[in-house]
Amino acid sequence: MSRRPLTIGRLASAAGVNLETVRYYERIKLMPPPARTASGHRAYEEGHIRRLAFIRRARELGFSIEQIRTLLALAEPTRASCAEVQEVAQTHLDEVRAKLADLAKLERILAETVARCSGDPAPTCPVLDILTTQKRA
Amino acid sequence: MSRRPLTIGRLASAAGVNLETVRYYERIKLMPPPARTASGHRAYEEGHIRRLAFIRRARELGFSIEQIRTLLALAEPTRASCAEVQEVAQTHLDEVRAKLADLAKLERILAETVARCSGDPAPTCPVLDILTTQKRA
DNA sequence: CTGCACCCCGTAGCGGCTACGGGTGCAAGA
DNA sequence: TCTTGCACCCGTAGCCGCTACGGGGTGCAG
Repeated sequence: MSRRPLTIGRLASAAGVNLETVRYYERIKLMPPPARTASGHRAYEEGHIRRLAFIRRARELGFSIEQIRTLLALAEPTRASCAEVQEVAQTHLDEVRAKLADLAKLERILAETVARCSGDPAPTCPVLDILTTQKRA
Repeated sequence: MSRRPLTIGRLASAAGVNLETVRYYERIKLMPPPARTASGHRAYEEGHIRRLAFIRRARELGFSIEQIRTLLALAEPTRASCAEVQEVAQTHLDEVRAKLADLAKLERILAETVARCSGDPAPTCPVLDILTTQKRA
């Protein structure tokens, strides 16, 4: 099948993940320990690529490591319960929406403040004003 | 003037900051080391409250510690250059907008995916599908 | 004078990596 | 055949911005 052994480096680039991150995932037991060659090098299988790629995509979507653990467990048996997966995803979505709202508020305040800047070397500065004055939010 | 000594605890609650955080700010030299009583307790002045409150508001607006160092330096002389302050704030605003865009994209993907969930204990799950399938973003 | 809140300090932990340093293995070119 | 140079091995420390912990000492009110 495979001409060349699936080393950690090849696994990492196949899944689009940093090599050190793969070793980190093994340490925290998110990736299972692979077989070893006689000289101690890690020897992976195809399945590891799929698992690592799953993890990477979940991270890109902002799921936490612990959430990914749950998702991986739920994905494992073929008869996974969509409802449980949905719950994890919904929880994460709620968190994302909360952060989004916070960040949008921030953006508005910053944008308004910066927009008031004259650019002059003036003694009064809207940015410093907002930081110096009692908050009103 | 002040009836009671301005201890770290009173400073912290006056500025709305955790007490441990104040000691942390002192360690990283964001707050200057205050005078000490004979028994070694920290004795602050009014100015410390203003500085700490400035820091807290800047943190609430998402400025990094290093950015705050810069802002504090620029705020110090009365003849601060608004242009330099504006630059720091604009940089931060750009970062906030980038994160906002990322998060909004995330929200959309998650929301669409979760919306497709039937809630049934079905074998196929849109959330797992998106994690298992090659990404398309 | 006792009890308790407050303060002192140093250190370790959080999440999710990333980097470093010092050593071995392995494949391919000269 | 030798050697070059990359890939791999491992443990540990660092990043950010705190927060928590543990084992003490201090100050004030009842």
